Amino acid sequence: MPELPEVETIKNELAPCIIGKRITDVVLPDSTAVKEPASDVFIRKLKGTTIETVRRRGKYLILQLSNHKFLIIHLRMTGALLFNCPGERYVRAVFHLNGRDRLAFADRRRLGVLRLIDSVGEITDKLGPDPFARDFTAAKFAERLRGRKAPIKAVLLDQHVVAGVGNMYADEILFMAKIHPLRKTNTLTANEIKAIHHAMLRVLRAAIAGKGASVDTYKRPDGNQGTAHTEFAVAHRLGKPCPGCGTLIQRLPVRNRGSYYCSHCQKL
DNA sequence: CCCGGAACCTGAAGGC
DNA sequence: TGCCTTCAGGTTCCGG
Repeated sequence: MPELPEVETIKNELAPCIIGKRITDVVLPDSTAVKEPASDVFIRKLKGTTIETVRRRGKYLILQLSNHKFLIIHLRMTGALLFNCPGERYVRAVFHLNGRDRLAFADRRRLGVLRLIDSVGEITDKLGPDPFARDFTAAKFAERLRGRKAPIKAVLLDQHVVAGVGNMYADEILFMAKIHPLRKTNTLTANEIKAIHHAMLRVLRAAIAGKGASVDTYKRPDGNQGTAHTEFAVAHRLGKPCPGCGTLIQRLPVRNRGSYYCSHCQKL
């Protein structure tokens, strides 16, 4: 499931393949992948434009085009962007570049979204800060948590608070910070918030170094998997020993999301 | 505004 | 073997 480290990896590996290239054709085997504008307009406005920059904000991928529009891609659960990978499955959209290269948007569960918009603010204004933003300090993080009564796990998943953390990295972050996922956010001490902030940056950085976690359908643009999941302490490790103390990892639902944790290292 | 729950989606996995 | 149910989780919507 693409979260910040996966989208960052896709951005890094895709950029050298597509920047400066012209979109010579767009094919939509599943036009419902396009949220806006209408799919025929989407195709018409994309054709002939050149991709100028590729950026990431939270879990969104942002392609800036020569016609001053932005192609926004959200991969949601099972989306992947495959560059010149023969034999892809579940393809919902194909972008032909320079009449030679093929960028395919594959998405088994069909929850991903493509949109073509005039201003990135339409997407980014609603998001909380990116964890790697220069001014995203522990103090700023604490400010954004203030007044929240929900479990910290649920708040970490709220993209209005911080943009980019998803279910599996939230579990890893809380394990590293030794905080129980159901802990009420407004009972966290300043030091505990600092620990979560610090863990967030460490966990996400390590996952980017591992080129993302292939726990489900995540693939890099060349079709290869990432390795970040091999470093997981708790996420998707139900019944396996905690790397810190050996206690068997448990799982409990938080807002209907599976949450993996160590009941010894993360006390409520 | 904040919170929690349901809905969207479909292949995989497990039960019988 | 095969049908059926449940699960996965990022985002959005809705009711309280």
